[in-house]
Amino acid sequence: MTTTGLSRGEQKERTRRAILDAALGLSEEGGLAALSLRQVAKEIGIVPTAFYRHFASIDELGLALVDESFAALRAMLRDARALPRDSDSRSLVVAIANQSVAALVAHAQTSERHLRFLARERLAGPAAVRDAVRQQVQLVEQELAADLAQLPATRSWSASDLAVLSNLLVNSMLAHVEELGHAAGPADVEHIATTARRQLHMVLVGTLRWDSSR
Amino acid sequence: MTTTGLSRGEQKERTRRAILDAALGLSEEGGLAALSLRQVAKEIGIVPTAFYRHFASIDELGLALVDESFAALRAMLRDARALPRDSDSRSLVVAIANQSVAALVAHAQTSERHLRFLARERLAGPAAVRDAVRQQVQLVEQELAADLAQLPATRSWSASDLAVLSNLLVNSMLAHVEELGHAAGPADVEHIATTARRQLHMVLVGTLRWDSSR
DNA sequence: TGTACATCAGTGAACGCGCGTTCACTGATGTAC
DNA sequence: TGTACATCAGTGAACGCGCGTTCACTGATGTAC
Repeated sequence: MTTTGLSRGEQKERTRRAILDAALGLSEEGGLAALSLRQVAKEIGIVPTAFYRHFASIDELGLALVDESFAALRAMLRDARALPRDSDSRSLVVAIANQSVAALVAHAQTSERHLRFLARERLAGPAAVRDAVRQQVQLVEQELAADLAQLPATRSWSASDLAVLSNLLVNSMLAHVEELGHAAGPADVEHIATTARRQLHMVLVGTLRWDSSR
Repeated sequence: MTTTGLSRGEQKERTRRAILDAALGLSEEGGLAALSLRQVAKEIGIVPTAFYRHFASIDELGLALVDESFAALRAMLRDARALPRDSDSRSLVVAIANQSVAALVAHAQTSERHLRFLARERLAGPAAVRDAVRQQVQLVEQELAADLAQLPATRSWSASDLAVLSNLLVNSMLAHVEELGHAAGPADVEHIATTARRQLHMVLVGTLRWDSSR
């Protein structure tokens, strides 16, 4: 144990963060299910047994990452919702699409690994983590559906159609985050953002003309 | 080695199939990256070393599964494309959506594990497998874009907008396959199919009104 | 302020286990004559 | 058809390695007086 200027609590928190960050990075190659406690320990320079001072198991670490990741996702959605009321865009829908993609790109820079964690572990995670992600994604979809219900264009929509559109948007959003994660440089990011924007324009302009009563 | 009525070649092929099937099933829990050669061998009742008579490594097995899975995906798309020309549906777009979802449900029954394998390993697979899946998905998207370009409604669309819509459709399709994989029973399958159909109606009816020139 | 004691994050040895991979082998299937 | 030999899918022992987990420990930080 080395001497630092930090209090015991501060040092413990610092190690906990290092574990979470290392797990987030290392799980990008093969997923959380293929991650070992010893890899994490080696990465951050602690002895494997020290891991147990912070988490009871890899699964518990995974659930902590699920919590953090959904905080990031919700922060992104909060920004996406924050429409400039004095928007000079040609229509409300276009303004929504632009604002949403702006939030996506901004949060992809700070929370990219967390958001990709969700997309990945939803499909490939250990059962406990996978189920937690699925449950939380469902909640996020419900929240988004409630947002969509506020739009004038969805006045006559059924609840199930709102859910269907919300599901489409959440899935697409996570897919775009994944693409941003493989971006080669700033120019590539801009290209992906442009594509995402155009796709969202397309879907929203199209679907918001949708008549839920058929 | 037991005596069977099979020729050497037939028996070898049978073991190879058993390895592929076992890998497909076992990789559902945690992904291919968390799968071990010994698990596969134990599952099908051969000794671990016998694996090497069929594949040089787990990665090579993974690439074989990628090939099989894309054959399944392409077969599904072929059926989705096979529109009944004398359709009595209210519009061409609705007929397309219905036919596509019918193909999805039909192939989800026979190829469910292969299709879910693609969705999962595209995000969480070992690097070699992940890259192979991504490359093939891109090709499938291009093929679908070429299909979409045949529709009267896309006559004025740009190539990039066709690609954007194609990307949306492929992502959504894989998401629906994933949901079908967790269906509880026949009633649940029907519910998911209904949702998928409605979503596809929504998107196609909406976007095919889209004016690519803005 | 100084001292004596408690706390507890991180250490290091040790364990049994499953891993991928090597190697020489066995014996049923296949083939040449 | 029968015999002698070749092929090769599957066997089983062995290896060194990384795994999760246990346990008693160390020594800096924190606290009571």
